[in-house]
Amino acid sequence: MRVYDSLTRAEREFEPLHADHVGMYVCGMTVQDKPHIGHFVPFLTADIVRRYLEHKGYRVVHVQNFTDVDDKIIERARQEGTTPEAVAERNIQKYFEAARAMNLLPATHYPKATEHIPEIVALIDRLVERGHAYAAPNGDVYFRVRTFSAYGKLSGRNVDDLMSGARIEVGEEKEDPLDFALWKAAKPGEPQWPSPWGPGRPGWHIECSAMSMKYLGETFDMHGGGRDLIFPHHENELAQSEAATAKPFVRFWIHNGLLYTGGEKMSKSLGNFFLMEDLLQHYSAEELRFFLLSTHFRSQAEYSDARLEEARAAFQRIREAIARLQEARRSAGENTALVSEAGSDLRDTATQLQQEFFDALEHDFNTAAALGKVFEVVRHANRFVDAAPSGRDAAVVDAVLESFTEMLQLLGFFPDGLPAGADEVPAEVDALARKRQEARAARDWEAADSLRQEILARGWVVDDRPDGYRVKRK
RNA sequence: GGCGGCAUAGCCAAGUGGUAAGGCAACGGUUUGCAAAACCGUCAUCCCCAGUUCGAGUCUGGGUGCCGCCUCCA
Repeated sequence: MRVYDSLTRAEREFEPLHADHVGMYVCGMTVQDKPHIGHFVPFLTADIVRRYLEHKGYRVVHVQNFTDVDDKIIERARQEGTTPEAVAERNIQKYFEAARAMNLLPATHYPKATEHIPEIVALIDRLVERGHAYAAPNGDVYFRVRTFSAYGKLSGRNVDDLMSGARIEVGEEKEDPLDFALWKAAKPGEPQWPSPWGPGRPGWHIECSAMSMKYLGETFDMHGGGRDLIFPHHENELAQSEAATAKPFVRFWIHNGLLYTGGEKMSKSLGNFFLMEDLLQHYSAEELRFFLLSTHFRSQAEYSDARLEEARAAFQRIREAIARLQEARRSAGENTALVSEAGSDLRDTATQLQQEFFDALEHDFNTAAALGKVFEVVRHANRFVDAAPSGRDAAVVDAVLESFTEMLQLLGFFPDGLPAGADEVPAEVDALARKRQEARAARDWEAADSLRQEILARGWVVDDRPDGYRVKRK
């Protein structure tokens, strides 16, 4: 299994640190607001990594945090006249609603910053003891960047270049402009916790170090998040972690490309984001998942309605192929022994393509390539169904359906199994369809067409077929 | 200015030095009372220049054009 690591800027063979499990930490949301689709790129990436690792037999300890105290949450609470806790809790619930809808596997742990203050304080204390951090007179504690000689190795910067952009905010008492806050002294009316340096709250970066090390150990396998977190967040996280432990922090840094829209990065500050709860009104979780997986996670993808419509059309092709196979299966009966030449060809091709599907995921979780293989199976299956519509090759059809199930479920589609071929048609609609069929038999096209309109008005579509008709959901 | 990324058909997009996956659209066909849907088929030599190599979309150097990070951001 080959995995690209942002730190070394190369891919290499993945071997877990521990024989019995893989440790994976994903930077979660700062819960100042509801989740948008951009947030779900790293979460979905982690979901795929998780599923693939489990498919390979690994146990994954999957940690995804919530940053539930920071300037923006405090500000939001102030505007709304509520508490930061209430803002955070509300948005955490929104996250879980969207995550469930999207069929994301639940993480092993969802640590919150506010519930890990002792661990955070202990880690800061360790840094102070080692001389990597210092308390300023105002009660802030800063990381002394120049004591960590490897600073900049993740984002590819050197401290001297950074100097030009670095600045000291009003009220900060840093020794060096590059230093960053580990602990922020309490301000009136803000959430605060006691510490050896006085009351205050954690800085942004330190929580991820404290919490990841708590649940995964001082060195762990994979750390994920958006590319935009590389600097300063992950650079700082790495620095303070390795400064504290003198051990390598993360073995594989997995950064996803950002989602764009209208040619611009989708972001909170630009206000051009699409909320998950809104998108889920218009598109199915499957369609959204398909859209996100049809681009490699490290590339930047462009979100637009047109892209989503394409995803819908493409995914529909897969659903249709499955439905056709299911129909073929029903007509094939129980004669599983008979296998035609076309059937055995299909079976061989499907087996081969499924192997190529796994190979694609084996190579840096290439879901886009993997989906390409699914479509190749679709085409071969369709050809087969076209060529042999009579009841034959039940065993082959079963095998291909099983193959679709394995591939699609590994990508997180159809958690409850493949969709049943035929929808439950309401008696009323069924009666209309029957009447229409009678009208057609009587060559009364006008009546047939108006009945079709009535059925359509009830949300169903009739397809005429050589052997009759089929009613399906619009 | 510093650091990094990207450039593949009308659009999206994969590509691990060995002769360009897949999807959408379009077009042709099958099917149909008409239609829709569906299915099948057709559809590129990879931004430019030079180099390395038996062989380059893939590697190297030089251009050009986009984009990101350097401030909160998934």
